[in-house]
Amino acid sequence: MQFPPVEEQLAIIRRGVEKIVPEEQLAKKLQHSRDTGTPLRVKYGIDPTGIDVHLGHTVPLRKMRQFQQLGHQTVIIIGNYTALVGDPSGRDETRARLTAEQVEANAVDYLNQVGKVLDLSQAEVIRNGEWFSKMAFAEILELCGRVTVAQLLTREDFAKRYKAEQPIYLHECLYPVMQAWDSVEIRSDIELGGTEQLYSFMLARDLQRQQKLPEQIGIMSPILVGLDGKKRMGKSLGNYIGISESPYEMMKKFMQLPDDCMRMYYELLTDVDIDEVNTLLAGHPKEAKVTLAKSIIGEYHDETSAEEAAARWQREIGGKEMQSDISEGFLNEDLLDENGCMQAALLLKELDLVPSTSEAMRRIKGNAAFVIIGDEKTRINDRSELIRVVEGMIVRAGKKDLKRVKFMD
RNA sequence: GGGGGAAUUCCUGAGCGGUCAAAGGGGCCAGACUGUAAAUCUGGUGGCACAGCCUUCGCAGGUUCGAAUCCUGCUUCCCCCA
Repeated sequence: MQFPPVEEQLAIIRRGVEKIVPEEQLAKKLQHSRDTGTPLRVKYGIDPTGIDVHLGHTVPLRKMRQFQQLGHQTVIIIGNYTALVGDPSGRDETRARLTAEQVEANAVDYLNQVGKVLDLSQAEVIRNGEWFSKMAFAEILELCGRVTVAQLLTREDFAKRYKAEQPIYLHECLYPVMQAWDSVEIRSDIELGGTEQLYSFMLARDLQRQQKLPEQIGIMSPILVGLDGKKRMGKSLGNYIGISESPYEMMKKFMQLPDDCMRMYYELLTDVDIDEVNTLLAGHPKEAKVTLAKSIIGEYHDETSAEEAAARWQREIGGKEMQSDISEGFLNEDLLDENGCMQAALLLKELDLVPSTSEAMRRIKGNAAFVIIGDEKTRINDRSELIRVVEGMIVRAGKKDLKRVKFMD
């Protein structure tokens, strides 16, 4: 196996990485690997808790792919056993317990999604139940005997909780130990993850050393912020772009991204050359955003659909044209009075444009509600206004909330 | 095991027995402006058959003409001591 020169590899590896510990050993590892023609074993672990893979997850996954492209061996750990514990990182609720079947189904589902980023045929996929399920209590104790509470408390989230007098459960303490042990089992050279993984990564080094194995190097990516531009991208926060979403959906979301986040997105989610990124960011922010969106959409779909999505966005949202994908709102014709009319507030609610009539009234009061027939746009001024309802007319309850009326059969 | 404290509408956090659908802040929503960015300004933020009515203040009872506010029991959580 012939690897590229170390410097060349480093340049690729360092991109969009926040921290490498210990930094100086990385070059040595790469050099050794190159000299001996041995690929490095690069580990990335996840818990199969039912994940809808979004761009935040792709940050380490893309890094994995880069390692693959450099000729190294990627190892994906499916934490089917760790899933039973639940990662304490920033969690304020205990995860619901999953059955073994659910975990397995999740794992399969997850791998399908990961396949869009990584070449799975070139990766090892290992479930950590393989070793943990066989571990005897005595061995577990032995393992725990190597970690001190003081060490655990160096972990930032535990430290914070401890200081804030928040509870830290014993089983949560085991989580990093298990994760670290995975590294021993698979003899990892490098582990990828977010910055919040620092403690586990270091613990893995301790354990590896104690097992007389080479110590892994932790490569940590920054946390990708979500569409709100502040918090980390996550499903529960509703600020994410899923990699399975349609090109147009992605496009719409990308354009909502705050300008400040573009550099980060470029760096972490694309391969666009940094110099070029600088040029783009120096230009009109909107153009830079469109380019960014196209680049990423192209990765998960294809360039043509990315172009189409961008063009459509420009036409329908950036421009003045009416949106073409207004979804249908089904209406029960029986609700109309003898003149085919209906109270405005009720109409909005029945079309599912708003969750309640109260909300409908708020929108109307806030000048957000319109009825559109053909090119004619009429504002609804009062909640009790009687609207003559015709099939095919468009009802609007806000910029993003439009429905085309369709009667139910 | 003992002692102390807390549970309020999405979060935080006020809340004299009546004038409390419940202050303030955050978040969020809508409108103006715009590049569906940011900033700013305005309005809103339980539900409904909406000038009125109904359901909310951990749970269950009780005292009162009247309770988020008082009493009893329960549940949960936190802290301290051992």
